[in-house]
Amino acid sequence: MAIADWLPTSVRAAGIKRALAAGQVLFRAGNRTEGLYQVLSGKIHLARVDRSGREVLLHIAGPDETLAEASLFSPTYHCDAIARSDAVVRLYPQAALLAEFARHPKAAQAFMAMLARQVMDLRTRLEQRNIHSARDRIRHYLAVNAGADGRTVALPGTLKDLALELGLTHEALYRTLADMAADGEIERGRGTIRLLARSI
Amino acid sequence: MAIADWLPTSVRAAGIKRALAAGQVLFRAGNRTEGLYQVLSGKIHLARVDRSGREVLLHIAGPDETLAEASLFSPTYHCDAIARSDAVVRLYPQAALLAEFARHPKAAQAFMAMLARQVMDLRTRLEQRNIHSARDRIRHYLAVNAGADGRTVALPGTLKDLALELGLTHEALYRTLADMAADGEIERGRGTIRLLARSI
DNA sequence: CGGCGTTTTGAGAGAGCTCAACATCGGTGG
DNA sequence: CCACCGATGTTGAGCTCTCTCAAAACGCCG
Repeated sequence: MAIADWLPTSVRAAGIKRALAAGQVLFRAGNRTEGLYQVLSGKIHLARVDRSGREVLLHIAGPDETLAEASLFSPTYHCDAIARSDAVVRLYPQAALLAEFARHPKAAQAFMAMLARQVMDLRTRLEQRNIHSARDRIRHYLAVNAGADGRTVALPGTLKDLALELGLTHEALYRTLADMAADGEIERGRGTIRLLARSI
Repeated sequence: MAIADWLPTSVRAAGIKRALAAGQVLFRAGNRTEGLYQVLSGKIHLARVDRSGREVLLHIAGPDETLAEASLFSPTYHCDAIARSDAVVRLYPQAALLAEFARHPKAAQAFMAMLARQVMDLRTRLEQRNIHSARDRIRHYLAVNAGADGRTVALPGTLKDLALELGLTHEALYRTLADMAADGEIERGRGTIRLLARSI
């Protein structure tokens, strides 16, 4: 899913790095599209401003994510992008990408594959949010993200980050994890969780 | 986002219709990929079976949705697809699609654009689920889905369907909508909701 | 008219959120 | 080497909000 996986080096070299201060605007809805951005560090808020002037948050893009994919195929951006912390992004010009796709179907396919995978992942995460119980939601996450052995899950970041991804408060996550460990359902190592017994 | 928007008629004609009875398996993880499916009617569950034999739901695909997009670029399916009601699907063979993409960059771009739009929509819906208050979640939905005038929202289906999409029980949705109408924040017509005042 | 699904309202309980305090760990500088 | 500091991790208690279960009104269609 990393950008290096599908972007040919020729295009990657054409990327333009840009540093943003917290609060700085990357683009506004209606601006002419320049291309695809990749977030290198920091957080970029994608938002729309509604009639009453309130900001409606659409997405928060973090390191390694791309943003404005859809804008690649549109003449203007459809939302605002604002740095919510100091951030660094890289711009891949629209023309270079589209030309690359037209010339090399393999590149196009790789891009499609990445988008398709993102769609799957997002749908899975959305499905997860339909689970109300904290415990079951964690179970779902562990089952979906289990490694090759089907029992060990590597945690990508801190538990706080995980709580955010799961849509739980970090307190609820800590508590439930502790309960599950006490019940012998999981075993916690540093950076990993191992599923032990089947429950129910 | 409908399939007709990006699929050339030549390929669309090559689609193979298939009827499924409730409970019938469309494909299993590990099967060789045949192509991209479009759901015409009914509901298809995409799920994975975890180590302890429990089914982990990844997504429920309804009418007009496509499924197994990522499998287009993979030799085997990575999850099970099972009809959870009587259903009809249409299969677009992998080879035909990929050949079309290689031959006509425009078709490939249209497909990418559709995927990119789906990614955006899904990210927006995921962001919405981070809002805990029912009222604020509804506000977010209304703001995001407001029509051209920025104040009128057309409801796609029943309120029950909307409740499902919002991740609320239908009771909670009804109640909150009634409260918002009583407070003069919205006005309800049949099939539409109109935003009235700005609130706090 | 009768049946089915949607819409609506009621009451109660439970689960996670909020606020709060504290422990722990890793890095930083005196 | 140790004190300090910030962020992460952990536990406690209370409360609000939504979910759950229940029942009834409404609208649509045969």
